[in-house]
Amino acid sequence: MNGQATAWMDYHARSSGFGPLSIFIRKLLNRSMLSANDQSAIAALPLRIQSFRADATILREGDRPGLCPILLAGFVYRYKLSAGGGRQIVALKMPGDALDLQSAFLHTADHNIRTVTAATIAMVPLADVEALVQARPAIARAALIDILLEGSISREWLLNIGRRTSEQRVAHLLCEIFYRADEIAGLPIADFDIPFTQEQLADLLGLTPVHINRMLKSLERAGAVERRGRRLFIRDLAALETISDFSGLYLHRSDLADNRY
Amino acid sequence: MNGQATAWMDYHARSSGFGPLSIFIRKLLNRSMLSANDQSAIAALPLRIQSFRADATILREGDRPGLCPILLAGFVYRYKLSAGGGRQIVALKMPGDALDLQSAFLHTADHNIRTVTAATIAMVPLADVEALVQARPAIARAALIDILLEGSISREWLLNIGRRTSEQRVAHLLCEIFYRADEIAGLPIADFDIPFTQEQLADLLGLTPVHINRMLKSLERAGAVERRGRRLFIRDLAALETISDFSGLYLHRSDLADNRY
DNA sequence: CGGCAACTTGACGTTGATCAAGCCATGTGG
DNA sequence: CCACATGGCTTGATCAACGTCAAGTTGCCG
Repeated sequence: MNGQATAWMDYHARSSGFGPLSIFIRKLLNRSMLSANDQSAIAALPLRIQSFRADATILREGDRPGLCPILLAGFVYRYKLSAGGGRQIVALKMPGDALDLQSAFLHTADHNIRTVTAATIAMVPLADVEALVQARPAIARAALIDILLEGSISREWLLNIGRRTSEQRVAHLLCEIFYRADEIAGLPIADFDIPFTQEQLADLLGLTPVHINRMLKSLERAGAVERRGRRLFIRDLAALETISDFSGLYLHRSDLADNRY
Repeated sequence: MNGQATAWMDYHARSSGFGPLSIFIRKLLNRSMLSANDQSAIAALPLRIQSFRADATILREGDRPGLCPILLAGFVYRYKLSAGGGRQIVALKMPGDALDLQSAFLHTADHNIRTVTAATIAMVPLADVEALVQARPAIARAALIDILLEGSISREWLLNIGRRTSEQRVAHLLCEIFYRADEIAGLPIADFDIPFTQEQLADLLGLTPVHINRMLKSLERAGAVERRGRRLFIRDLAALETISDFSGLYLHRSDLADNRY
């Protein structure tokens, strides 16, 4: 397990101002306008901070949760299992993401959520979240944008898994991870350490660990990535983008501007 | 092209009561409570009815649409292209579905939308949709549930494409298509004609047309499916479910009850 | 009846899975 | 600080699943 939190992952935990949920608020502000009052209202949500170890289960398929977990630090993923025991990771969540905005509306969880690394999570009662979004349309809008963005990423993953070669898939995923992490942490790319084991990369991409290993080797030969010890770094982002046919459109980064104007 | 509309697809066009958007309202009612006033408000939306031929483009990646299309009859899909020209269908939409609830919030379309069959679509100005959901929280909630459900289906597709064998994939897709169509049409399964060419099935599943052909033959040998002429019918749904490890949980059909109670 | 698109089938090639063995990094307890 | 245990990484050999190419055939509509 690669579960130790590397430096960049805690980057944002430092810069606060609205208490533990600061990072969540900042993430929403990336794509939505929120008034000072809206921000305070979020910060005032009742919550319980909970720590998880690496490889811990947060939500199980079939659960009917009463709490809305918000990820403050660490990495977490959604996954599903097939009958044969195959595991597919269907979404990746980073610090600042709400992990289950869905259960207020679709009551039964349709997937599992698990930690990659050690993680800190704020648990907010669903009822309070519901009251908040009812009282404050701007927050409801921001949450919806978050949901829509996750949908867009799912679609890109379908293209990635369905139609790209394994080397392209790996390269594409690395690009996405970098750009998404960059949005919250803005760390120099040379220090950016991809926090996944090869087995997890395999589950993210619908491949086998063995094959991931070979593709990483191939990407390293191409000078696109570098492996030091057990760690994986991006060495040439442009090369990764070329290899994988990456276009950042699906991350809707331009909507930052749009929603603020 | 298999683009002719078969009998069952127009099934619901008949039973109206709220004008052209009746089918949309009925679909929302499947998983949400809407008052008589809410329903009338939807029915009163200004709209332009537009007809499309099979294989027509409705929305292109990069567009910034000002209209919200609602599918009244026919089939439509979302798709993305990879650099190599590979096409991946990332979602399938059936009569009664809103095709683009997203553009009010993420302004640039991140995928294309195209008709499978001839289709009838109601075009509603985005501004009117926005005003409606702002004025009527119950409608906003119903739309959100629709968006979340599409997300759940995407996740199941990721599992399907990433971790199941090609025969399972085909069987799984056929199950999903049947259950979703059943929700709007409720036609006897023996008459239920799957409205896709083998090439389209291939794009839906990240496979090649040739391989789809072989898998259909295999499913036919197993008695799960029947082909008459160029048409495809489900003969043994239970067999398809067994083969594909299908569980309907992700379609959240139980939330019908939950949201009405 | 002619033309076209969709379907079918076979031969062959490639990608990525599977199986298996060994290696290396990291953390732990003596 | 070293010995060892453990989990993750690496590598090779083999194989099955699926893709590719190509040449028909069939159903369908004008």
